[in-house]
Amino acid sequence: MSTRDDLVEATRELLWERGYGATSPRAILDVAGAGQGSMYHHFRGKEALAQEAIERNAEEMREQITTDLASGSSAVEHLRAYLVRQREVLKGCQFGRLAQDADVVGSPALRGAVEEMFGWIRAQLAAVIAAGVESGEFRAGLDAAKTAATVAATLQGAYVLARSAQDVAVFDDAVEGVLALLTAARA
Amino acid sequence: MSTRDDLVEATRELLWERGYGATSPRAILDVAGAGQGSMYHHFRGKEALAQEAIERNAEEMREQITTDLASGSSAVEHLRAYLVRQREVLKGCQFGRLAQDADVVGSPALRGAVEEMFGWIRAQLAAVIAAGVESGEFRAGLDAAKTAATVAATLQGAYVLARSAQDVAVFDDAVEGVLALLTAARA
DNA sequence: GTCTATACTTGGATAGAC
DNA sequence: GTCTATCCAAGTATAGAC
Repeated sequence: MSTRDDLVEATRELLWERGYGATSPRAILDVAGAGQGSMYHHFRGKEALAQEAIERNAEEMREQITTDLASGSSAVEHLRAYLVRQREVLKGCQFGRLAQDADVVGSPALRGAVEEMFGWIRAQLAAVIAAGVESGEFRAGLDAAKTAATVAATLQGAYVLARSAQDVAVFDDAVEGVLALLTAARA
Repeated sequence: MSTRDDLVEATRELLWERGYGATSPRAILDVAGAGQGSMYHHFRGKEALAQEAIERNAEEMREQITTDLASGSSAVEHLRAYLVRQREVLKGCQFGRLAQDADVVGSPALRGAVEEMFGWIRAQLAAVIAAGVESGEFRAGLDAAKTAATVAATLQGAYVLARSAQDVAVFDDAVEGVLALLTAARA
């Protein structure tokens, strides 16, 4: 691994743990085991480095979600596979955490990356739900886009509630609750 | 208003806008129009001041939610009143934002206040839902605690999604989606 | 009680040697 | 390319005058 890669990996780790605003270049350099100058040689500054770290997170997440949503043999099963997949619940969602960070929202580049990720997720979920309506699994009136937003939101909110309680049980409750509601919405 | 009150109000404002970690004593003093010494005269430091600001937020929110959930004449209407109430969506939830802040989670006092608030909210929602099951409005199998967690989570996640997109439409979609699912879960 | 002054640390970035 | 040294601003807290 190059020093450049070390910097990106260290940043990914710290972004998840501390967020963007609270992650200092010094901390990144410490974790990466690099000296002061390296970061500014490879990147313009903290923001550019974070942008690349976020992009790498996005790639991994897109792969993971694509796999999740292909699992099982019905719309509800696809959604269940996505929702109950093993997660580091108490660390929160890599992207949801960033969306709450004022410094991220204040940076068009960083906020754009987060927005794109969530937009993509909602589109994937909407496609699964629309297919379920199409196939007659869900009742005809179900709005795919809104339901997709609800599923994505429940997951994000479940992280928030679990983090505040430092207890994964709340996360599981919220996820099981929305799955029960989806199951009840079948035709 | 006393200087002490000014400090608490300034802190409430900044906590909402910037979070806890990113809110400096200097910024608080500027907003409150107070000098350096005042804050340390009235409070031990930033954490103690934040604790009082959060407690004041909690009082207001408890009142608001109590009112919301008493509105309308069925469980779904109570929940709808809570969910669609006018909000400053793009600023996020005062408590949800804090739950994502690493410095808050690292402070037992602050995290405890946030946890208590969310616990209270889930209990209120669960009571409304349980009454709906009891009255026969919802189908018998509906789990009140889990569904309450889902409703609370959807709201929190809706804030996250809307903030990342800087667009309230996503918030509305998620909220309408969960209301549609709840409506479909009636007996 | 409130103010100014100050101390020490950290954040973010640059300069310049090797 | 990577390092050490350094700069300036801000964060957090304290001291002491009024």
